Amino acid sequence: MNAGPATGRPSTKERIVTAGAELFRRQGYTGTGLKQIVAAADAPFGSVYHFFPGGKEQLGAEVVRTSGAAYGRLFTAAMEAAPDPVTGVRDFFAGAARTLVETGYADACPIATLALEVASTNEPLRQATAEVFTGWITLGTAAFAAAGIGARPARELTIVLLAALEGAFVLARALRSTEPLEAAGESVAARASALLGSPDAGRG
Amino acid sequence: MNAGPATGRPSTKERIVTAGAELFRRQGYTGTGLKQIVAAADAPFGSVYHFFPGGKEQLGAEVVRTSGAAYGRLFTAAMEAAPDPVTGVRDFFAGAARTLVETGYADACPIATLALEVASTNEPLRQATAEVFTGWITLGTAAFAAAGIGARPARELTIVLLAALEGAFVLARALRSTEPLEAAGESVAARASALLGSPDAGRG
DNA sequence: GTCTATATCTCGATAGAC
DNA sequence: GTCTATCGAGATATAGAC
Repeated sequence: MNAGPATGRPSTKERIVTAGAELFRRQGYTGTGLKQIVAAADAPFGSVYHFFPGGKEQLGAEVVRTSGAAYGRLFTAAMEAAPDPVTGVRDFFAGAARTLVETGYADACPIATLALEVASTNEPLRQATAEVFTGWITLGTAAFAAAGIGARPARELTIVLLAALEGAFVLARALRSTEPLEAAGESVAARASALLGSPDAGRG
Repeated sequence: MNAGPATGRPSTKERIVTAGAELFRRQGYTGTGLKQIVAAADAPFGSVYHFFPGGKEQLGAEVVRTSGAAYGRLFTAAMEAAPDPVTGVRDFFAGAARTLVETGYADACPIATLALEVASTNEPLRQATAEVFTGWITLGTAAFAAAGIGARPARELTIVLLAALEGAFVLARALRSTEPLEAAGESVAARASALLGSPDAGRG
């Protein structure tokens, strides 16, 4: 029932979700054990099944939803802080690159590794990742539409943005280089600029 | 020593690598057991350690290299079969979408799931994936350069292509939709077309 | 509710018969 | 070189004391 106080140590459940999110993101779902999660969360093993009777799968679903929503807010914040959508896109990719370098190329997309692992093996978790991606598409489409791009090209631009970002993360983590993020970010910014600069294309 | 005859049943080693490639691609590296691999390959368990003394990690590295090279040849073949690079890009994305649907959204990139899993957890395998991606970048850069695009924009276009493809795979498998591949493919084709259509941009 | 101990299973890896 | 049996470790999950 306790949603956690505004200050002080987070609740046991919150610590488990946070630790799970970090470990799933870096090591994947099957590559992370529940024992490792409770150790990182400084929580007793039984707490996992107390808060998540559905076990690892239920914890995974909650982690996907929680970190997916947080990452969506990060995108929205970047777009709202920027003077225009093109700058917003550039800032978002630049911020992602900065985080990647600062974490030793560990922290990229919070759910991508898990998403690929479960896509063909765990239907409930696959659905959780699909809901997060769908939410991001809705979010981005709304942001670009608010900037004057038509609904259909705004959706297509968002999907291209997400694909370029996710793929750049794959390449960047493997190559240990930010070059893919820079190239992908420029590519998406250019496309956004074209859609904003030519209202006819933006309506197409 | 036996490299395998031109016809007949593939060698035990070949069957293990093939089965490993399919399972790692669909379920990931940590999510696939050696016992599952030898069962799929119809091989005895001990054969894994006979052919791969380094165990699972050595098998993983060989799978990454083998399937990475095969996928590179697939890209080259698509580009060579097409009348121009823009058509080649469209055909390649369309073929990827077709394969994805035919396999129930299982077979996308042969190494992406493993690449994300090992990027922060297994340095030898991370290097193997990096070598494959580097090889693909070299391959694509050469193909676009041969079509008349300058070396630097050809490299950037290749990286954008790979990022868009990999990210579209992530979204497509999670959403069970080919929309991301279509949007990403069109986006990359448009960029390739722009670089080919304006030699000045192509030289920049 | 919190936490410990344990049951059951599967993992990667090895030893050794044939 | 092929194949089986088994090892110890670690996985998820559960039972039950406190």
